[in-house]
Amino acid sequence: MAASTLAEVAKLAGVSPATASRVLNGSARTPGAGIAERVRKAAESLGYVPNLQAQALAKSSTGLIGLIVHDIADPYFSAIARGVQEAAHQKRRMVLLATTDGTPAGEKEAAAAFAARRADAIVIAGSRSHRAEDAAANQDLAAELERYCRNGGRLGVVGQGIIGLPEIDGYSTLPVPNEELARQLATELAAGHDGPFVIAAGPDGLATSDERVRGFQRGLADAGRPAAEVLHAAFNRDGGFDAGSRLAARLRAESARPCIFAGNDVMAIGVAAALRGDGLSVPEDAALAGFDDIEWLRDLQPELSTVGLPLEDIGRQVTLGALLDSGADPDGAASAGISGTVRLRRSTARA
Amino acid sequence: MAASTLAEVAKLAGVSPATASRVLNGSARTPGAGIAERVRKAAESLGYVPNLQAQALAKSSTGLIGLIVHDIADPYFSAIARGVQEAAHQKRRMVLLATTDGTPAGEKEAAAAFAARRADAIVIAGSRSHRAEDAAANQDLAAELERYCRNGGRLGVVGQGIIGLPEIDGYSTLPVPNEELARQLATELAAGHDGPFVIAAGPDGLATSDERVRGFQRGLADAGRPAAEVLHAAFNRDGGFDAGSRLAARLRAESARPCIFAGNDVMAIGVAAALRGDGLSVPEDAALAGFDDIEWLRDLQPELSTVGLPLEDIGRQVTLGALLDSGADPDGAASAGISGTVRLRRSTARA
DNA sequence: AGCAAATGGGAATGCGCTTTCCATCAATCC
DNA sequence: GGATTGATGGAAAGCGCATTCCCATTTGCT
Repeated sequence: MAASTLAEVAKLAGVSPATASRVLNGSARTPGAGIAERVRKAAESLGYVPNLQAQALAKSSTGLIGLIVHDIADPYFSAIARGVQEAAHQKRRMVLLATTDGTPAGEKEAAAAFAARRADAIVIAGSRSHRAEDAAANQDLAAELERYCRNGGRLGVVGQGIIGLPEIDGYSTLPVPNEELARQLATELAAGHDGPFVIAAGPDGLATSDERVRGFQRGLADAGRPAAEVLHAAFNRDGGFDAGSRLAARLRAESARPCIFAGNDVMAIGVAAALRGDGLSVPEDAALAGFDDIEWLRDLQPELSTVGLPLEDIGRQVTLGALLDSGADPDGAASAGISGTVRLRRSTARA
Repeated sequence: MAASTLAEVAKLAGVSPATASRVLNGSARTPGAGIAERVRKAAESLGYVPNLQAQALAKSSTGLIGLIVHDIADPYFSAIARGVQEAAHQKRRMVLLATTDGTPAGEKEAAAAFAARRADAIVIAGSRSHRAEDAAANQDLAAELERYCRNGGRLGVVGQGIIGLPEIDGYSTLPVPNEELARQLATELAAGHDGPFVIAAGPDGLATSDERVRGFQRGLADAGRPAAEVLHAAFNRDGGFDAGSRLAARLRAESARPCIFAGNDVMAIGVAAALRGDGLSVPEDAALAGFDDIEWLRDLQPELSTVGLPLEDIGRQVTLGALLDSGADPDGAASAGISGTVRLRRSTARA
């Protein structure tokens, strides 16, 4: 009942396994037309399906790309995943998925699993964490990845590099200018908003969030504005809701109309929901901006001011970059780096 | 530079590969404590990472689950993917991802790739297509999957069964009561809406869409209402926008306030955007309902009336179901089947 | 015609691991 | 005390395939 093998096909066609292999899978040498036809026919009649596992073992290249994300249902990650998938398909590879809930320990586990499967490349899309409690796991992760790269694996990371991982062959990072973009956002917002600024950020130590906060504060400083108060919460919708709730209570007490910068779009959604739940509305009672410009959130009302990031492209580029022949430095292709765009919409319109 | 092998570990530990295998990978037989310790130490010092490909080849079980979706960035699919991923993790498997853009041809290709990799199970989440132009591809798909199952593969499908695939060992379907839920939705909407109904559906022949349309119409009929006009468009946000645009033109001409049922939530988003672009608003100028209750869209304004589907659970159950030991019928676990809930919100409030 | 060079196919080896099947040795029994 | 278990480690045979040699033909040339 098991699938038929190359050997069976060869026998049926009356040739050697070597020949069968040569005709069925693209080899440098192509057997004669007559033989090829016989083999193909035999394969067809047996319903032969080549065993890629065995192929991989024989030629030590699996055609697998491991993708590590925090949560595949988060639109930020699923957009990147789409890009990765596209690039993988283009390069005739399959993508292997792992989710980590954002813990370095989970990333380490996933990396180990990918290494064990001898994935040709690993792509990591989640944010780094500088939190003290993650230090040990970060070290494990770095060690695991270093070994992976030393063994010939290729690694592409979105945004910041892996903490503690030295520059090593096969390891590449796709920088995302979070800080600079957040600075630009702050600059533009400062020009149109007189009140105070508040930041609904992710956990302290989450690199992506930290970068955005830092950039935003710098933008405010450049504009001669006082630093924004920073509220820390989970880096997702619920975290935003949480921060929004805390904020709402104060908003009704204070008179100033603040401008809230949420660390990412889904947090912004949460903030908006919390405010609305408290009878406050955007942009009347508070201006609100996010980050990422998530596709599904563009139809939200009021339209969310945010920073557009080419997420799909990020996924594509980091994958292609990782797959690049180890040879020359990655100045090939249109790897002009990632850039984003500040998009001011109604959620930060003047009251 | 290549990764070290079991044989190397064995040699370093001064034991046979067999023994090394037994201690490093869970075997029925466990070597003595002293030996085990030596082997473990050797593995550690060599940075040994077992080659799962080779393992898979040797014991003919890959620990892989293939997941086929239309588009991983679509929140409907990414929610299901999360469930699949969870179940896979729980069962110590990894998930292999493939996207198809909704064509049976793409699904066939993906299924073939998974079969070639000898995935333990394949999970298909996309909708079937009954379109005439897809008939040939459907047949190919069914043939591919039938062969896969015959060779011992396991297959789980969300919603409708694969067209042309006979009941066969290893093949299971997780029914989703689209029709019944759509009927309920229509019933409830009919009770609160006096005007005409319009359906913004997916392409004619797309099973999921067809089921929902059919159920909705039946609900209307049961309530003694005339059948709704059906507008066909792509089964995504842009399709909704398209349908919405066509509708908007007429709305301003006609006087009646219609209730629009979009085939899924993202289509509903598109419809809403189109209407808004034409200066029409929901629910004042038209009531609007969707289907799926996508998590990210719950914070939309006005809140969308829809049918809640436990997407993550669907992913989990179909995966677990597919993985089930071929033995007894799946009456184990809490596989009580999938059910949904009609959730009326402000988008269909009385004008 | 005679030889070198290409060409086309097969035998054999190995990829890294699991898993019988043996051989060994100590513990146990009558 | 010798025979019988039972446990334990090793040898070897695959798992399904790619690939390197190697040999027998052809082909091309002088």
